[in-house]
Amino acid sequence: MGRSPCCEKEHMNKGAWTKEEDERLVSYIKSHGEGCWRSLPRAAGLLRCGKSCRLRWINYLRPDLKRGNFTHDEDELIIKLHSLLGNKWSLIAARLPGRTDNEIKNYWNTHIKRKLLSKGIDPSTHRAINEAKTEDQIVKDVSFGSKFENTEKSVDQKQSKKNLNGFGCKEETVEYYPVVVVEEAICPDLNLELKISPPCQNHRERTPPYTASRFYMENGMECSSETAKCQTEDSSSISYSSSIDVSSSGVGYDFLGLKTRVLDFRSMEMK
DNA sequence: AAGAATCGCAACCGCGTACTG
DNA sequence: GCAGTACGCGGTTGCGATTCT
Repeated sequence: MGRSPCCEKEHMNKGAWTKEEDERLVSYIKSHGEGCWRSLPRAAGLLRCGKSCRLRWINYLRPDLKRGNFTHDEDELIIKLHSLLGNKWSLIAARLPGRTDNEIKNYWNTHIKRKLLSKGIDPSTHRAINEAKTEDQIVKDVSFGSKFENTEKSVDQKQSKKNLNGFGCKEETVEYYPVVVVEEAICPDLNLELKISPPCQNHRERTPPYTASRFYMENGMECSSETAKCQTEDSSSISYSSSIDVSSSGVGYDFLGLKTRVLDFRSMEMK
């Protein structure tokens, strides 16, 4: 299927944004909100394509962006999330309040990759570089620092926990995909083997498309099928927000050093 | 001081996918 | 079910800033 260009390329500005363009975009979005990116440039009086406006807003102009250097905790978190998710920058960014996927991607490529390589870790596989690789080898011997191995938690670590518990994400309805179970995960060294299972019996009663996604993890605790399987509560009453189940039970898993047992992955792809 | 090399990041491009009629 | 459209994502590029020689 042919695809038309996202916008008329002629008579469009390209390259770096000027201050005036920024002001126009910010002012338009403040008064009208984010809407149809295709029609926004014309409405806002900008000679840019909608894509360009969207990118500029998301990556640079959004008021909730956290500028400045990444903290050590953010580094650790990015590395661990990358080990689980790969180059799913948007998913990783969703766990780092105030950071954009583009920012994290750039940071990964310019800093973290190098850092891991200097430690003898392959940044793409998170395995030791000289480690013999086999198809079915389970990753379990790459640690991302001793910090999380201590039973005494540092202030930073506590802060990190806090950040992830809340996720810093807005409440929102999310898509529900078949359950993804991480089995045999042993934190602080994460087992990166992901197992994908079809929706469990209880959930089969829901008609697709499902309306949430779940990612079960454990920390050396039994993550039995009982745990991982769909809970028996009425599906209509389940909150599929980012705060799901984090504090509702005394049984919490310490994923990434965080007291949580469930993460919802908004668009875990089943490729 | 100046040119070359490298770095860092904003922005672009193309593709996949959801949505709509 | 299909085609067209719009959006979002990840990979890549371009270029100014910084460091090195």
